[in-house]
Amino acid sequence: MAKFDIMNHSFDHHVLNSLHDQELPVAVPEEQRRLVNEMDFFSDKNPSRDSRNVEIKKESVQQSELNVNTGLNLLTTNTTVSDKATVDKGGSPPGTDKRTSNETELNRMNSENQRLKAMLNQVNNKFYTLQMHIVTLMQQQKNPKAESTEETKMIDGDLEERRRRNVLVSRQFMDLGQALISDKDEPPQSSSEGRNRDCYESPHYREHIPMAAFESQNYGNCGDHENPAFDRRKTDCEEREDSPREQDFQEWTSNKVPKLQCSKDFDQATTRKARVSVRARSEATMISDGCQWRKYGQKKAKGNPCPRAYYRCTMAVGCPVRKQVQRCATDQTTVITTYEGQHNHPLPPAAMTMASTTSAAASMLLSGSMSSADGLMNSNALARTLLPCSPNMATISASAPFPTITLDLTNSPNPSQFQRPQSQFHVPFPNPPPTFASMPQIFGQALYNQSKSSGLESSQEMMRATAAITADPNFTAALIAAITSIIGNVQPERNSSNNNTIRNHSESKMEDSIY
DNA sequence: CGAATTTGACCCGCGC
DNA sequence: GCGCGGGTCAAATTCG
Repeated sequence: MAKFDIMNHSFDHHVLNSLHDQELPVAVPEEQRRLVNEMDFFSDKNPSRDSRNVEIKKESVQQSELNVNTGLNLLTTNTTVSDKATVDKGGSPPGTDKRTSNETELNRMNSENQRLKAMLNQVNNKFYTLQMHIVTLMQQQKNPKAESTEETKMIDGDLEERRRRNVLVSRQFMDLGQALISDKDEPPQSSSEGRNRDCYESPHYREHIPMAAFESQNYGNCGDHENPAFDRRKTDCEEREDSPREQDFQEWTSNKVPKLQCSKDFDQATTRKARVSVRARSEATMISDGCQWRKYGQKKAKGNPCPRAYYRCTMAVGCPVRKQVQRCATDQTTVITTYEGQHNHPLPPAAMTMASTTSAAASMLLSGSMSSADGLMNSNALARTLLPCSPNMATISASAPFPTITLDLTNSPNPSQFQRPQSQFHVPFPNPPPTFASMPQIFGQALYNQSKSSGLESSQEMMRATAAITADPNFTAALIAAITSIIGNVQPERNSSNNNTIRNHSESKMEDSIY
């Protein structure tokens, strides 16, 4: 039952309580958990009484509840001082004997008090451990393949064993989409890809990479060998082992990357599956996102007079992140930047903001689109949940091989948006909940424009606020939870009368999501 | 002179 | 099978 709560992503006190049920010796009702958790022994309902009496009374109640609900047969009886005095009336002579008796009783109460305190401490310790367990599970959800070092330090022995069992169960849910894809296409790994994965498994990187990056990798690391480039590279590696190109590629992917422990399950190349496309108005050739990029190619794409530039991240050797920058064909003041992959290195704050958000978007997209046969439908709900930003718009093309989410950061509705192919997924968003309102407003120039137009004096403020939100490990988890819950309920919206349209998978190409 | 960019060539997937 | 288009490579060129 607790596990089902976890699997339903009800990461609230119900889950904690459920886990309480799991870990505590016996089930403890809600009221008592509150008692235990809050340790409300000193309620001020009877302020006139002296504190010692109140404490004893409370402990008596507590003891009674513990006896009833835990089945523990503690040494003390369910009596108070006054009760005991009533009992004493019968046989004890007045005077010193009675005082001695009371003192003995007080001593006994005190010792019992200590024992109860110890017990409560123990229960609270367990509660704390379970809380950490929950956090661990949530992190496992983000990165089920990689066990964090802190976690390993924190939990040992028996709890470790129980945790593994829980993780196994929760992974069944968390990896839903992943499993679907993995079952579908899991070609043999090339050696170079395996080496590339090393950097992700590095404890060092795990300590520094933004949470969202790993989280995204979890959802995107399943069998992404559909990328033609990677396919081609793999073929190259297999077919001409000694060619200069192969050597260069191996150098790029392995020699310069620190060799660390490798997990076969972890495919870094697969992180390039999802794409996050950002539309923003900018005079510059490309928007500033805090990362360092090196241009490695330029191509004129069909249907657009403006050439498309290809960049790869140069902040770390072997970083798989690439981006394409192209001006919109119909509105050349709009720059379309498409990100692909996850950084495998620490990022500066500005870049981390971008990376976290794109990672979150990518992971949402993948987890949403892959966890059901009707990925497009899910993505529709996903888009509404992920980017309910007004007046911005988000477009999702969840089609294979590159599901792409497009964040439209152009302030005013761009006429070109309405000239997209009719089959394009196009989701206009209502007014956002305040929590998510700032999320897409983080991208360089676009952010600046947004902050100006929305009256915000400092884009730095917004950047910081967004960073705070996106850097919060709970942020992505909350998004996943919300989206997952919606995905379960979403109904197909085919041929709806507004801008929501569906396109055939075979018709979908990357340019559709860009233009 | 090293790093970054440019640009033509090449490879591959996909549609016809 | 062929052609087209996207993506990448790498030699040549430019820049700091």
